[in-house]
Formats: sequence, C-alpha cells, structure tokens
Amino acid sequence: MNRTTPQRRSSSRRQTSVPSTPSREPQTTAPSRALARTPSTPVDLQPSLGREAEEGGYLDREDGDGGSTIEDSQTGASLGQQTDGNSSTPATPNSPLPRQRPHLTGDELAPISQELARWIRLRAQDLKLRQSDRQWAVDLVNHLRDSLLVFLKNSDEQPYFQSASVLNSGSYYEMVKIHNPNEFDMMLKLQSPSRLKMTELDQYHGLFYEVALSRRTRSHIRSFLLEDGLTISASKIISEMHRLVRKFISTYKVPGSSWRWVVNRKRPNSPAVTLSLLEVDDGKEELLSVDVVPALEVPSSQGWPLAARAGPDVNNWLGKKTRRSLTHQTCFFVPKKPPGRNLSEAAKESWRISFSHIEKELIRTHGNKRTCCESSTTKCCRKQCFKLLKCLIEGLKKRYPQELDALCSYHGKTAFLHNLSIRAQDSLWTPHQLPACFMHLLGALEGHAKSGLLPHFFVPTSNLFAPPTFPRKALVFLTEALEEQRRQGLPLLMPPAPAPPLAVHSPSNSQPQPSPVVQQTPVIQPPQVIETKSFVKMFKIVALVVVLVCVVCYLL
DNA sequence: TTTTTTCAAGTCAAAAT
DNA sequence: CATTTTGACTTGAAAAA
Repeated sequence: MNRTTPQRRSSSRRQTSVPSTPSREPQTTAPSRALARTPSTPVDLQPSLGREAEEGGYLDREDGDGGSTIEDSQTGASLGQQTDGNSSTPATPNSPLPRQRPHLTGDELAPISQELARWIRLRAQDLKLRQSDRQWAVDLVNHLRDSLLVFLKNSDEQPYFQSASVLNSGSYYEMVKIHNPNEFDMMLKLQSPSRLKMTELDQYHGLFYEVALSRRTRSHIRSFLLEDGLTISASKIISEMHRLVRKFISTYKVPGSSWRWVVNRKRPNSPAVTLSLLEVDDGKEELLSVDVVPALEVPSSQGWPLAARAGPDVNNWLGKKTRRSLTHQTCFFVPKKPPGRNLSEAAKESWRISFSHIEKELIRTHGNKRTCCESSTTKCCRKQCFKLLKCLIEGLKKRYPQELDALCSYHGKTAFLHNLSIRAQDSLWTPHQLPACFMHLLGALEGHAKSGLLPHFFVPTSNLFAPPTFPRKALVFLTEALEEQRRQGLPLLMPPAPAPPLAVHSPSNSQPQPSPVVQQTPVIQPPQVIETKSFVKMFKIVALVVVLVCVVCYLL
C-alpha cells in the first residue's frame, strides 16, 4: 500500500499543482526557466501535429517498407552506414557532405563554433521534463491504465482480453521524451495460444506479415480468426480493442473530475486506440494523450522471423553476448496495414512486426561498457543527443508539415540506433562532446537522406527511406532542410517563441511557412541572437528605450 | 555556478497471500 | 499454483549545499 497512497498524498501536498492547473507556469520557481518554457508548453500540445509525428513514428505511422530501388543484399550489407561504394546513390546530385565514415571523430566534421556549442547545451538542458509536470501526468495515466486493466480482466463478454497485460513503451518510458510528459504509449500484450505462422507479405521486405496459428485452437482467440480458422485478423482485434476502450471510458471517472478522457476516432492505418485528456469545461486543448496498442506476442519458443534474424547489428557496440540475449527475446505484432490503397486481401489483415521493448532496452543500456552512466564520472551524452534530434525533427515537421509528412520520429530513432552501433565506444560520447556528438548524429541522418537508405534497425531489408512511403521529393527536401539547418547553426533548435513574456516580435517560428528551403533563410535569425544572454541584453536595451521615452514624454 | 543529496517513478523478481 | 505485494535497484530532476 505504500505504493499507491504516497502518490495521492504527495499530490495533495502540492495543492497548487494538481487540482487546477495541470502544469507549467504556476509552480515554476526559477524565473529563467519560466521564461524559457512558458511559450513552448501550450503550443506543443497541439494534437494534430505533435502527436502524430511523435508517437506515430514509433508504432504507428512510419512505414518503412518495400523500397523498390535497393536490392536486399546491398541493404543488408550496408546496415548502419551508408555504403556508396559503387553506383547506388540515388538521391541528390550535388552532395558536398562526404559519406560518413564509421569512426570519424568530432574534428573531422565542420568545426562547431563556441556559440553554437553553448547553444546546443542550453537547448539540451531545456528539453528535460519537469517533475511537477510528470507527477500530475503520471498519476492520471497510471490510474487510467490500471483501471483499464481491471476493466478488461472483469469483462466477461470478451474473454480473450482478460489475460492482457501492459508493456509500457514509447519515448516517455524510454526516458527520451522531450518538452512535456504529454504522450504515453502502452502495448497491450495478447498471448498467442500456439506457435504462429508468420508469412512475410511480398513487397514489404519483412516488415508486414500475415499471422496465423499453426494449429486449430479452442482458445478465446478464435473469435478473431478469419474463416480459415487459423489466420488472425488484425482488423478484428483493433476494432474490438477500440470498442472495449470506448466502453471502459463511458463509465470511467477521472480522479479529480476536472478532466475527462475521450477516445479518438479510429484512424484507418493506425494500430493504436488513442485517448485524449481534455478539460471538462472547455474541451479544446489536448492535455495528455495515451496510445493503447494491442500487441500479439510471439511465443518465446519461436524465434524471430527470417528477415529479422539479420537483425540488430550490435556486436561491436554491445557485444555478442548481449546480442544473443536480445535476439532470444520475443517479438510482437501490431495490427497495422501497409500504406496505400488497393491492398490485397492478405494485406488488409496484416500485422507489422514490433520491437518496441527491445528498442527500449537498447536505449536504456546504451553503453559500450557496463558502467556507462552508472556514476557521474562515467556519464555519457547519448540520450541527450537523441533528444536533440527528436526536437529538430519535430521542429522540421512543424515548419514543413506537408513537405515532410512522411518524416517521423522513428526515422530519428533508427538513425540514432545505427549511430550508436557505429560509434560504439563510450569515450566518443562523454558529456562535454555533446555538441560534436549531436552534429555527428545529424550528419548521419543527413547521410541516410542523401543516400536514400535507412534500413530498419531490426529488419535491415526494409528501407525506411524507400520511395513508396518516403517519396523521393520528400527525401530531397529533407536533405536540403538538414543541410541548411547545419549551415545556419540549427535555427530550428531555437526555442519556439523567444520573447513571449515581453510580447515582442517574432512569432516567426510557430507559423508553418511551407516555403522552399532556400527561402527560409531570411525568416530566421542565427541562433546567437536568441540565446539567453543576448536575450537579457535585449531586455535591458528595451527597458532603457522605454525609460528614455518616458523621460522625453515627461519633459514635453 | 557547480556539485552533492534527496526524491519520485519505473522495473524486476522474490516473497507473501 | 497463481496472483498480489514488497523491496532492491535504476534513472532523471529538484533541492540543497
């Protein structure tokens, strides 16, 4: 009982934070922090962009799949780095950036100015979640999750879901969520009664599967089988999930009763049932969002499908032993169709393979040595780099929603994992190398974009940057956008609205202006201008001017 | 300002029911 | 035997020094 009560009690202890205002300004004690943050907070909750981009990448939206252009052998070989070797570089004709070599160190890249480095560190600092925000969000989300589990357990009308259990996943639980703890992902694990027959769908290079039981069963799963009595229907599972969650929510009471959860409309290509937390009175702003994804667990006696056996290239990074322990774990299937219309019958009921739990473990135990991040002397900056990359990707998507529609956070995650496996040594990632490491990571993503080659980390035959899902046009756009970000000192990493407390100019950042990349130049100022110190300076100047004007007025 | 200490939360598995 | 409870361990942020 020590587990549940303290949470509640602690909430009442900090009365201000819980009841009325979910987060932000009020209890922020550090003024500088409040200045820096207030603007970003509400804006980022925008459901339309933020959610889809972020979470979507993870389980939901990204569809790397059947790239037509690359042959499998090549992809497999190239895992992790962009082989150009011979002819196979399709993307941009003029590519000044040399192909990334596996182990180049910071100084081989363009040098990073003092200012930029400082700026990167500041931004990394600013991406952290605040505990007061977490406390509020976590109480609500955990209560929701636990109640949903109880509901499913007692739901007699759908026995198959009674044995479901939750596996927390996604960026919050990977400890790489940025800005706000406002998005949570959970997989609802569903047991398979027998071994599964996993049939790769042609043309998708091992990402999408038809999943069938290997023999007939009397388990409760049988209400979700197709007519053949073996094939498991993805659409039946997801719609039933959706129905159950709706039913649960219709009776569920949010503790505190200032908010309510609503079940979002079902999106045709999404494996998730998405819940949004809204204010009871004005139900406009989405305060939290939770994705629940049913996930079919492959029995542990069965290995991964063939395409994933070539799987994560972590031998140099984590060692063979760790690799074995990873690949011996189970994998999951989430009910997700491949993108596009006019799908075959099998594709309509298809599942996508998911390694969310292993991604989580990789990001958590990310060190070359066991001792990485164990004490202050062995700290590394890997996660910080990843957070910065996420931030940049979100920024890019916000600015170019149409052009970069295909881009999602999973591309960032994949590039990050490849980068970790290539730059394996802990000594390359010490905290003071953060700016250089981040530029490396950015360069890697740029390289992937240039070569049009970003193999799925676990299914290397599947290229996440291949044309059907990632149009060539978008790829070129992305390449140029990244290049420009780098050249201009990462303007998009600047805080969304630098000067809201003063209500001075420049909301320039928040309005999406889908101008071609080149035209972006004049809109954005170099980062130094907005940096905190300079900001203070600016403030002083403004104050001085105001005083002067007052004096003049008075004299007149 | 930077470093150390404390605290909330997540995970895992042993112990208890 | 299965489910729930408990405690040890880890991480990251906030408070204190």
